[in-house]
Amino acid sequence: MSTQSVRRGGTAAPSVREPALVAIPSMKTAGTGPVELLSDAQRQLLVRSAAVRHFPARTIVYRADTPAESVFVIAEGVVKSYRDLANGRRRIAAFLFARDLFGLAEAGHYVNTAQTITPVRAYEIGVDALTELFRREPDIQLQFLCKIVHVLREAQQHSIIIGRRDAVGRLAMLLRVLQKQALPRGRSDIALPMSRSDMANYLGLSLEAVSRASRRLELQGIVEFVGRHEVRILDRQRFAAVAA
Amino acid sequence: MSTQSVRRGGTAAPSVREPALVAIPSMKTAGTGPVELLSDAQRQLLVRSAAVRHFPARTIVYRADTPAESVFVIAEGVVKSYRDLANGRRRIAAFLFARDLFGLAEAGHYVNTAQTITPVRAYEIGVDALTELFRREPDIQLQFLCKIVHVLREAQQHSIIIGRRDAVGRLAMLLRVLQKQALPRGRSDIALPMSRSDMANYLGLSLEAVSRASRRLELQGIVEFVGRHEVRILDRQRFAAVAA
DNA sequence: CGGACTATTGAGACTCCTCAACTAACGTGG
DNA sequence: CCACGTTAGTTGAGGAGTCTCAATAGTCCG
Repeated sequence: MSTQSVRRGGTAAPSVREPALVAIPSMKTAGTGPVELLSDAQRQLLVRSAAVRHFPARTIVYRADTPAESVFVIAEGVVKSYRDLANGRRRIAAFLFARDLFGLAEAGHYVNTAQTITPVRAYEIGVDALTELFRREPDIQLQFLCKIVHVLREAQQHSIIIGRRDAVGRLAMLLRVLQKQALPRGRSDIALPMSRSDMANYLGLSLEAVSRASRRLELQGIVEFVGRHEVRILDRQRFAAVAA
Repeated sequence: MSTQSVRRGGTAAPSVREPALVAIPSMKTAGTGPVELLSDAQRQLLVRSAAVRHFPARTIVYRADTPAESVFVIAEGVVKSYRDLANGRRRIAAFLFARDLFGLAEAGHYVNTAQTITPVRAYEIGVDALTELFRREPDIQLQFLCKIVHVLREAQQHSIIIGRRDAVGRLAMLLRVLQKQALPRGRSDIALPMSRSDMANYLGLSLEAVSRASRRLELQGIVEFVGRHEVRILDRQRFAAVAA
């Protein structure tokens, strides 16, 4: 994975394993976990309409309310999708990881602002090219539809998180969401690529409340913070209890 | 399950104007309001795969975690989509109105419970038939994709509502959402088909908090409640201010 | 090593939740 | 038509929790 220049796919695709899309499919009944949606052939078709892009950390990919020309599929890295409210608060709608999709528009404009948290490698696909591809390849479109349904479920889960009253419970639920992304590190160690402030904006809490909730989880021996960007779960039992 | 009259479409379609789907499309730039997504020809194709169903008020259409066999498009009436949490609370994910879509599944099972609030007339479409139709008619699939993206935006908006701290502001935002459905009654009168308890479960508030917030809005002369199921906005200026 | 940013900790104010009692509305059956 | 019971909604008082403001400590980067 050492291709760094921005080049058109098609002639020398970096890998047939990208771009990848992951979700829990609507229809299937075999297995309940997330699976890869696209076939090799579908990925190859997508690569032909896509460009590989590299973004440094903290780069704004696009701003809310600007004309939407592309959608993005993350190959590597972490992105936050947020919106600044009238009262000065910032609401993070979602954290996005590898094999996630972002950049869906409304009335031709982006609704959220997308900003990288880590360095990001992503596939950019023009909306016109994608729409055309959807018409030619209904199966690809169906996989995108499944992905978006899955994103919708995550958004509903997010509103359940925000609806909770206790900060500790909310934080635990966020950690559980991040845990699913942290498979490479093992089941007990969870990577926290984002800042405490980002976590607060996602959870609908103040920065201080996140800090205090972290401390409480640690004092109770449920988790252990290793630096600012990693957590280890010590007591799975009680962790599941507070996250329930 | 209370089954009412179930008749096949196709032979005697009630109208070519149904089933209808409304959303703010992703791609278009002309106009920012919601529009009808389907063409007459597309509706006719859908009707062939659909059955018209009638549900009395308070009927459970399907329960969460049961096998998902159909999706529904509302022709008339109001539905709530909710989920009961472990702590005994109930979280309403969305209120659904005419030309809305519901019944999208995950891993072959419904994620929420759907229950009618008023009597409902809806088109039921089997998932297999719909998937097959999507393959044959990519344009229909594209319209469904647009609709689901729009639903996703509404879910994000919902989490913004729940994230607010003040009950009055949350209630005002719900009223604004319902206002968009209340066009037949005019711009100042808003229909409230659901109970206060439903509103509380949607807003993440207690029933009492909704009651008090209603009272406050009324005492301040911003709105006027006409019976239990109707509101009239008296001061648009201040109403917009609290909902902002 | 210095500086700016991020994060932690503490004290008081504010808001909503819980519990409880009361009132109103609705539907049923006599 | 009315009485009744059930459900839905209102109002009040006290407690739990987070937010705000403020100051301190820690971290990252040049």
